[in-house]
Amino acid sequence: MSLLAVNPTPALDASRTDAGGATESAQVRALLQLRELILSGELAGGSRIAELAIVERLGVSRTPIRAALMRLEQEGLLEALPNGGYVVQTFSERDVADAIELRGTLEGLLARLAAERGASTAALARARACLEHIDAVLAAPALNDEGFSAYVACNSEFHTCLWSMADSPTTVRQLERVLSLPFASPSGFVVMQAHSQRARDMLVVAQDQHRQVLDAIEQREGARAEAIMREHSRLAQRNLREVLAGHATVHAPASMPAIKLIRRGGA
Amino acid sequence: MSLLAVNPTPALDASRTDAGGATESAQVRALLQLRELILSGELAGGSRIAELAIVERLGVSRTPIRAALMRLEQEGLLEALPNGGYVVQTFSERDVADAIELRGTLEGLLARLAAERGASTAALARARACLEHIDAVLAAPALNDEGFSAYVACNSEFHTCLWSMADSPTTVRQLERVLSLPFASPSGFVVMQAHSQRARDMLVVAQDQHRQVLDAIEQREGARAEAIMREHSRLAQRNLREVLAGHATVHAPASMPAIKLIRRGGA
DNA sequence: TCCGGCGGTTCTGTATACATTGCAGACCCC
DNA sequence: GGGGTCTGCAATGTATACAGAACCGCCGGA
Repeated sequence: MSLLAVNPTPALDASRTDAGGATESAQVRALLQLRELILSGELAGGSRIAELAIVERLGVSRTPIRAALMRLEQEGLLEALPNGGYVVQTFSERDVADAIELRGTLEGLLARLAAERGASTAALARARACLEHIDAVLAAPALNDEGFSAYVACNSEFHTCLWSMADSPTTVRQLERVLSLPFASPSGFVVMQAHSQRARDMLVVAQDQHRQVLDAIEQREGARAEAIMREHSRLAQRNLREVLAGHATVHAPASMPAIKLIRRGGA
Repeated sequence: MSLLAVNPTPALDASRTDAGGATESAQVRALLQLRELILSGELAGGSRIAELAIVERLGVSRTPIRAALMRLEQEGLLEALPNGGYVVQTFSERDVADAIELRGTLEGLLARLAAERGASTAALARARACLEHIDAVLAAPALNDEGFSAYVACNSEFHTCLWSMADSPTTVRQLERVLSLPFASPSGFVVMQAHSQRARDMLVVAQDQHRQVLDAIEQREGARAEAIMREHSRLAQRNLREVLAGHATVHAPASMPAIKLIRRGGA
């Protein structure tokens, strides 16, 4: 595979009734399956969704499906029609760009708050451990697929660490809302030609930003931390543009979670 | 009355089935009534909410109530318990402060985008009209209650105008999510001793910020526009602190929408 | 006195039947 | 022939019955 896009645990948010592993409630199953159907493009963007159609497709009754549809609407994947029913949302290139910008802004806010309020040494230590893991992964001159997965996992954990440093659950909550859009995730647009040197270089740049933002937080340099996190998100912007403009159509269609929801050339 | 707090149309979001005026669907009625119950403090912060209790209280069946509860959870007023049921969310002073900070950050982002992308002349004209209305209201040396309401309405409209300028529905959507917390609204913490000179002075400051941010947007000065909007939100911060620290407990308990949900002294 | 098992109660989760509303197509009148 | 209305259908909104799970309290035993 020449292109990779990973969005680990896309805001799983089982939240209730589940908490176990295997005994998913019908509602959670419906949610996961529906999201999968949408993200895979099986339910095309713009198409109308009726409850009964989903009922016979998933084999559960309307009640859990209604709940799942409501959640997907709040996630932004569906849009409620004025007189009942939903349509699968589509996203313009700008929408996706805005979502990423939003992510950068909120992560910037969190980084600044962390710097201003001071992060706990425990959180700092955890974050530093993530960085070292990433360093180890990047030690190789080029990355194979498993190295890639490792990067994505560590990257995700680092960002989570960062979020916790500000001790601002309100902000984190909103950020998670933004991330429920499948594009905006910090690891969502790690799309690249996996074995290329250029791919690794981009990760090296990202890792440097990781290091600098952590340093800024430790030094209580709020403005710097904020600026770095904003810029950090623009890596994803660049990747997005590359994917949409370049050879992406050829290589990425299946692996990219929701690329089919992006309407090319649309407003 | 010596203190005023207005939160006009608290994210009404009838969204579906309604659209009329009188023929509210049961779901919408349940949503509005529940929100009212929570915001008025009749359902105390921290107390558990069972569906059946609400059923017999509102006189509609469980289905629309379940929907309403889900929406209130997504709004952040309720928190879902791991094994069913909800509790009324309480907010620490910091939570509220963070919500306002978040509002400022997002409005700052929108203002910057508006400046960078360029706002339509129509939107600019509408915003300017709002400012002139506010000027007219502020012409009086002190405000009576109706002048106050007029200010709140115009202020709200101005902010809405501003949001539309960035042409970024994604961002606006997230902002509206933040505003569903009853504190963060641009007009939410217009709390003051209505007839005092000091009250009017604060509005004068706010109005100056309005004017400057519009100017910045028009001049395509993104950074300036963003900074002003952030600072603008800190007016609300100051009001909040005053309300919580000062004589507010004596004067404001009824009129302030959800002040009872703020746990004083709590972390 | 403390612990553990056990039953009852009460809640949520699910399914389904019923009501109602919006829409489409056809028919009739002008 | 065009427009309006009326009727039938389909899909959502609502109510409720049923099942399963969690919690509480009780009782017996150690």
